[in-house]
Order: sequence, then structure tokens, then C-alpha cells
Amino acid sequence: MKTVLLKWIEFVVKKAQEAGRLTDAPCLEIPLETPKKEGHGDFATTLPLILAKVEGRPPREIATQLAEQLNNLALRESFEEANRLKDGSPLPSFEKIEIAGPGYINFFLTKASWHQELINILRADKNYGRTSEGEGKKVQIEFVSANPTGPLHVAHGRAAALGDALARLLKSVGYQVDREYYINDVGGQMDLLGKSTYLRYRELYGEEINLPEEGYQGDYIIEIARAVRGEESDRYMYGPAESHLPFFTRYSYETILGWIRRDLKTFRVHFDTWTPEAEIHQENKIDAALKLLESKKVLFEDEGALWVKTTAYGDDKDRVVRRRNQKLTYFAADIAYHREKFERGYDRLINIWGADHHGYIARIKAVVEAMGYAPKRLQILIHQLVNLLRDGKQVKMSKRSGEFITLRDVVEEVGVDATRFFFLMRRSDTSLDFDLELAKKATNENPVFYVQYAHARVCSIERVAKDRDWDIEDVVHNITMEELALLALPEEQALIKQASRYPDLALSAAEALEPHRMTFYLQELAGMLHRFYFGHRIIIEDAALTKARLVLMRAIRIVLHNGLDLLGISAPEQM
RNA sequence: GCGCCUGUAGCUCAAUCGGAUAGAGCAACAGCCUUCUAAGCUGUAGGUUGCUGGUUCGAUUCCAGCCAGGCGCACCA
Repeated sequence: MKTVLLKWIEFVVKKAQEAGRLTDAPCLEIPLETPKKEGHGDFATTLPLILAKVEGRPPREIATQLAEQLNNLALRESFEEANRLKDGSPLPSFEKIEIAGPGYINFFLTKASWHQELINILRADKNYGRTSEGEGKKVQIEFVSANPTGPLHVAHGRAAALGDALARLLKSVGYQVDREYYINDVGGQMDLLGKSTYLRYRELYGEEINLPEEGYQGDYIIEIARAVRGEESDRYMYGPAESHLPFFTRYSYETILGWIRRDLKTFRVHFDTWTPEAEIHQENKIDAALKLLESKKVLFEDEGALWVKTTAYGDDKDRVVRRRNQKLTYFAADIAYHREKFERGYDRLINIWGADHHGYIARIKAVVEAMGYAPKRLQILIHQLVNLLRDGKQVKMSKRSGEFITLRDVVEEVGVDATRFFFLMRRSDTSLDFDLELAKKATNENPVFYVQYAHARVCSIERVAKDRDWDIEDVVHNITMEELALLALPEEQALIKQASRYPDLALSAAEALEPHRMTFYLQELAGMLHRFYFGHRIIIEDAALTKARLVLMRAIRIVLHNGLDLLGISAPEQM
């Protein structure tokens, strides 16, 4: 609806420019919003206010002139002629076009236009809201990527929900999306993990142990040690530790990665690719990346270490890629990893990182640019950490001390749907309070139920209608514009309008990488549905009106379903 | 000290790339179930958008400087 209207305005502006009524100033983007106030029409543009400066004329004068052209029937015909070829939806008919305030143009659409949109929703059904703006470009989203040294905790859950919702959103607007998990299976942390398990294992045999300060303290390490004892008995009690540690490292790593995979699966987050850092270290991938940097003349040696001059690209200090002891840094692998991602043919890369990694952005962007990739192609989304509360009191969590609440704990208590919705309700760059007690309540304080209940409610209405011998599918597929004309109440109009905003909302949420907009939208739509339900009966004596309202309900159901689906949340038919 | 993020109703948060009178939920108070699901609905109340300037027709939004909070500033990953 909005898209076609935008095209129409664009068309009129272009014609005006051709006719010399407007200067040829390149009009970047035409603003078109849905006003908050009823009296301001269905859509409004501030275009005249923007043009006023370039034109050197009062905005109202420009508005008057544009409005005249927007009402011009001959122009309209030629637009429709041009547009028909591109399978555009029909241009809505206008009740009136009005000039208001300092120079707004307000569009009032006829009721019939809105009824037509209802039919569009029903026809598109599960595809309603899907667009092709992404033009099939390839996007990769790398997220979670938690170190395999412990179970996923709550903040990882936020990243998982965010990345998955973004993937769904981008896919729905026409991108080809891959989800990727980068496994940091290299480095001192892995040795420490193996050592921690080994010590716990010895402890099981009665030995007094001293876990190193930096070691992993969590009970899950003991759990892994027990598993080793179960499978291997006491064979690792003998001989030097050094010869056993690799086994313990690998065993712990595999066990934990198994947990991570399992928990993500439970959370309904699927990854297309799991890339171990170790893989990057093989096959000379790092050498190749460093050679590329060398050819760009950004590598230099100092004090026996190899550095990359990231300050040349906006970083605040240069970074080491090979230490004095000749070991490569994590950063070196990350450079090679990003190079590989670009070489795999992605148009866009999106990394989702926790706020504690934000200091890393400048250097990775610098190095990407240094390698010759447009820095715009890499977007890094930072999500602030999660404040876990219990009864309003902060729970301090630290993987090292072993005191934390896992994603799994939360999902088991609260459920996948509620957990995902909670994580997605807030903008990612604000910190998130997650009160376990509150979330566990799962009552009406939890907004996911509000939205799901709206969907279930429509389904319930349809069940009752069927009991009373309504053939819903027949009604939905064979409704006519004449029958829909019975939907004349302001509440009905408002519901249709809100539902029609859905495609535009999905698009803007995807473009802004802000899934939280969808949660707010759905709450609004659900609220309108509940209010309508309370004020009006759907199935009534008047068969014609019943028919029209059943169609309206179905349209709302479709939008609620599709919206929840974009968030990876189920739309139950019964609650 | 430097950098990034955030300051909006008592609390948690929105606000459509700068638009018209800044909106929801929770908490509080008063109501609504013989009806298609009360996990719902109706009503009341709540604001100098952290502070001070600037940019312009117009600022919660952009810029500068303060104030407060969070996070980061490794030849760790």
C-alpha cells in the first residue's frame, strides 16, 4: 500500500520536474509516514517542507501545486499504465488529498482501498509481508560464537534470539541468509579447560587438588570429569599429566560443544555453518591473509613481533598479529576468518557481538578496509549485556567462578517463546533486565502471551464459526468487495490499517536491524484485536456482516502469525 | 585519562532515516464474566525527554560542552 503510493508521488514529482514546475534537484528519498492522528489522514508526506529550501518558495505553495497533480486523473492514468507492466498492486483511490500545517500533504484513502488490502492479505497469506528488496543478495550473520568452555548463559541467549530474528527478517525481505557460529577452539583457554577437567577427575579419586586461579570452577567441569571416569575408569590417574591433557581438552571441548548445539536447537536457533578457529589456522589461511596485508604495506616488525598498522584506518593503536614468541594472535586468525568470509562471496557480513567486545570493532573494521573490502559490507551489531535479576536483586555471574544461570535453565523455566520475546523486546544496544522470577510467572505481565492469546482467540472464533456451519475457507476465498464494504466501523478500519502496515514494518525492521520493532507492532495489533473482540461480536445474526468480519479476523490472524514467525515464536491455535 | 553505548511517566521501555498534541505495559485506584477463550476489556492518573547552548519553519532525534550509569582500553580469547 505504502510502496505503491510512494511510487505515485515519485512519479508526480518527476513529471513536475520534466515540466519545469520543480527544479531538477535530486530528491533523495520521499518521506511518507502514517500520522499518529486520525485527522491527519492515512498517509502524510513532508516533501514540500523539504523542497521549500531548494525551491526557494513557501512550502504551502509547493504543497498546493503537488496536491493538484496528485489529483490529476490524466496523470494517474499514465501512471497506472506504466505500473501495470511491473505487476504493482493497484494505486489506491483517494477520498481526498489535503494540505495542512506548515506544508504537509495528507492522503485520505477510500474505504474500498483498505478493503482491497484485506483481500491482498488473504491472497498472500503466509507470504504477506515478504518482499524482494534484498534482491537475493547474500548475507551472512555470525552470532553467539560463545567459547566452548562452558554452557551458554543468558547473554548468549540474547545474541541467539537477536541473530536468528534478524536472519528471518532479512530473509523475508529478499536476502539470502546464512547463519554462522565461529568456534574459538584455539588458545590458552582450551588448555585451561582441559587442565580444569583433569584436576577435577583426579579429585574424584580422592586427590586433593588446587584449581588454578584462572581455572574453570563450574560444577559442569565436575560433571564432565565424572563422565570421563565412567568411560575410562582410572587409566588417566597414572603417568605424566602432560600426556593426558590433550585428551581432557578434547573431551571437555566436545562435551561442551554438544551442550551448546543441543541448547541452541532447543531454543530453535539453527546454524548453517560451524567454523572452528582451528580450521582457519590450517591450510595457510592466516599466511595468505597476512601476505595480502603485506602487499598493502600495513605490516611492520617491532621488538620481534609482527604488527598491523590499523591506526592508518582509524584504530587508536596498532595491533600485534604474531607475538615475539612467534605464536599467532587471536586477531591474526580473525583477520583470516573475515577475509575468508568475503571470499566465500557474501555481499554483506553482520557480526553480533556482546558489548564487552566493542573495543574490537575499530581494529577489525580497519583491517577489513586495509585488505581492500568496502568497510560498509561489514556491520557489527553490539548488544549490551543482560542484567540477570532474581526478585529484583542482581545475580552476579562469572564463567570462571562457575556461578551463572544458563540459557537452558531459563528456557526450561520460562519456555522458548517467552524467552525469545523477552530478549527481542528491547533495542539491542540497551542493557536488558531479565528478572527470572518475573519471567517465570508467565502471567499477563509477560507480553508474549498477550500476542499469542490474540492469535489463539481468532482461531477460537473460527472454531466456533465452523461449529455453526460456516465454511471459513469458502468465505475467505470468495469474499467480494461489496461484502467487505460492510466493514465500515472506525475500529474495523483501524484494524485493517494496522494489519496493512505489516509489510512496511518488516522492511524497516530488517533495514534497521531492529527486530524489537516487530514486538511492539505485534503488541499493538494484538491490543486492537482484543479491544475489538470485547466490543463487537463476530458471529452474529447478520450473515453478511459475519462473513465480512470473519475475513477481517482471518487477515489479523495471518499478520499475527507471520509476525510471530519472524521472531521465531510460535502462534498457538489454542491456549 | 581515552573510546563505545545509554539517560524519556514511580518501574521497564517505545516514538516510523528532523515532523503535527512524546506513547505502551507494569505498579495504583474504580469497574466488566448465563454470550465467539476474563492469559481479556473499560475508565482515572502520571512528563521542563539528564543539564546548558547551537543548527531551522520545527529537536526526544542532529552538533558541542558538561553531569550520571554501563562496558571496554593485552604480544588473553
